[in-house]
Amino acid sequence: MYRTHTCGELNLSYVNQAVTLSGWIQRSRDLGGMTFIDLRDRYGITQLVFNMETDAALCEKARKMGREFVVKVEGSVQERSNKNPKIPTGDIEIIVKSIEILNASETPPFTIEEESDGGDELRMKYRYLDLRRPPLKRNLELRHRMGFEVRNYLNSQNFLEVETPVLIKSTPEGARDFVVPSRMNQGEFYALPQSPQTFKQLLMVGGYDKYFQIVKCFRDEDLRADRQPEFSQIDCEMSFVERDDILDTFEGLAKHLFKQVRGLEITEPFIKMPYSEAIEKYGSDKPDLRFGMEFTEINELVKGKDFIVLENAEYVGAIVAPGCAEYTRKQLDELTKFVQKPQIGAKGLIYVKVNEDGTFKSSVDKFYSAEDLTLWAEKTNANKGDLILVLAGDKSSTQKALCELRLEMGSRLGFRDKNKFVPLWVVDFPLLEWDEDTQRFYAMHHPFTSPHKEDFELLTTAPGKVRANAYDLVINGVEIGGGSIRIHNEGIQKQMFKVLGFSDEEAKKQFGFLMNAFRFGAPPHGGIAFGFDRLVSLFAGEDSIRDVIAFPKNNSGRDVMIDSPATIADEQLDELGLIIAEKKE
RNA sequence: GGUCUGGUAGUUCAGUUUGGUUAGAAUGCCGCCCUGUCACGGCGGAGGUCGCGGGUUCGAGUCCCGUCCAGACCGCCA
Repeated sequence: MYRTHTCGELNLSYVNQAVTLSGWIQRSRDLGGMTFIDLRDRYGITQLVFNMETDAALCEKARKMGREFVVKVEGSVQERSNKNPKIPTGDIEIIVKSIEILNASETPPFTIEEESDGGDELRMKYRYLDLRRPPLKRNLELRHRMGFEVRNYLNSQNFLEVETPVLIKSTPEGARDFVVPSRMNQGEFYALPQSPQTFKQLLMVGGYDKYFQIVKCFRDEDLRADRQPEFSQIDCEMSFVERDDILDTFEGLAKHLFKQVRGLEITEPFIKMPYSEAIEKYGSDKPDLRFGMEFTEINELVKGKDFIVLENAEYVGAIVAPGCAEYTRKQLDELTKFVQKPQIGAKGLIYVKVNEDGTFKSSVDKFYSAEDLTLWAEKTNANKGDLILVLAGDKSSTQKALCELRLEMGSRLGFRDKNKFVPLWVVDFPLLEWDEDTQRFYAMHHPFTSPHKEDFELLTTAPGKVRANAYDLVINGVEIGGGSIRIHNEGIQKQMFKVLGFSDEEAKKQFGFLMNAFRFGAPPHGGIAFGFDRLVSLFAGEDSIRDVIAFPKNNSGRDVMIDSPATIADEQLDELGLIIAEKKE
């Protein structure tokens, strides 16, 4: 028998019991006359003690064992004379009678402790060692518990978990597909699903009115801290529902998770904010509402004063940084540099300090009098001691830049507390986006999203103005989930494809199976999908979803541990009928 | 596809701005000492293709060009 107990459970109530433990050697402390070893497993750490006086040979044997050796020990539990209050097993230790090496270990390339000395790349290469560390263990345990509670809640609401295929068909819209060549059908390819979208709609046609699945999805796009090529979604769909039925159901899921996993009781309903309002107030469709600092448009206050920059600007927007009037020249220069970064792209930053004595100090004193600036302060609700920050330019890019500046100030002022959660629904997204390059509309969500009922007419006359019956769940500025009421009417779906520039033939080829299904009594339906990795990383307080995935890929989509992707043998290529083109010089 | 940051002992970093003797620190590793440690402590030791290639120079970790790798972001992500 390898063990009678784990390394995390023994305490004073076990004193004098004979126990067998197995685990990894975390560290040993050789004091000359005696030796202590910390033995670690998934459950905790237990101290082993060896004494030269009692058994010199055994003590010498224990000293030869290095970090990460896997050992089995037999011994008895005794109360410590010096207790360690930092660990749950700190009151006891094991007087070891025998120790057996189950497997030796090379010296690990980094320390396997709460705070490792290893860098990201190294820890990725030896991910199995990194997984032994408490932070990753906690994250994977959290992920498990969240998946469990998702299933718990949805099961209680009568949802049925149904698996959908992974080898499916490529579609031209949206993200790039990962593609799998078919051996039996040479020259043809499967695609891995970007989401089970069409299948869950077919399940609705199949009569399974409440479906969910925690499912891997795949997108062949460039990676980010919050984007992996394969990721997990909580994918859901319901029949005979309107928008608010879905929002209520999944607001319930979110609240259930907050309560069960974080112990947070959220009683008030989530804010519902139209897309247009989110853009006007925060310059983003996923605003972080942990703090205010809403935008104020001050176009009409700045004109007619011969300040060309503002005179010619389509949009002049301001935010108020509370208590920042004391900012130094250096700090303001930093902020200016920040907004001028190419990724943000503002030309410059205008500031107005609202001093405690009621005077103003601004970067535009030449053009605006104290009376002018008083109006600015009134309009933006700036108080004494505050700092007004103003960006100007064309509307949409200025809003974007102001959004970045707002988030930066929020961080600097400590408003973005990882233990505070402010969820909201962003609703009424535009149905379509115009693309200048290809001169056509694209579905903002996907081509099966239903337009707002009252905007049906506009679909033929002004497609760009049509609002979608679509919604996102945003928590702390992170897009956690999104969904829509779907089109269940063949006519409207055809109209939609037409607006998107699909010919009848193309639509039939790509989505004929769905259109066919809709002819046989498709119920009204809609759904939502949550980014499970993002949700877990949000709950874990991690910045990257890599930290909540057991075996993630790096920035270039590589798994540096197994070294994938990799070339395949010529025989495999032959079987698949594939020839690799010579690389262009 | 683009922008930025980084690459120096096993590991994490300093040194690069201003080129110049033997490239440092911490930690890990090895050896010796130590009977109540728990980040044990003390003494000693080993350990370097300064990512790679080219260039400038009497001389390059340091300057220039190219390239590879990693990370963050923009584009992209219905």
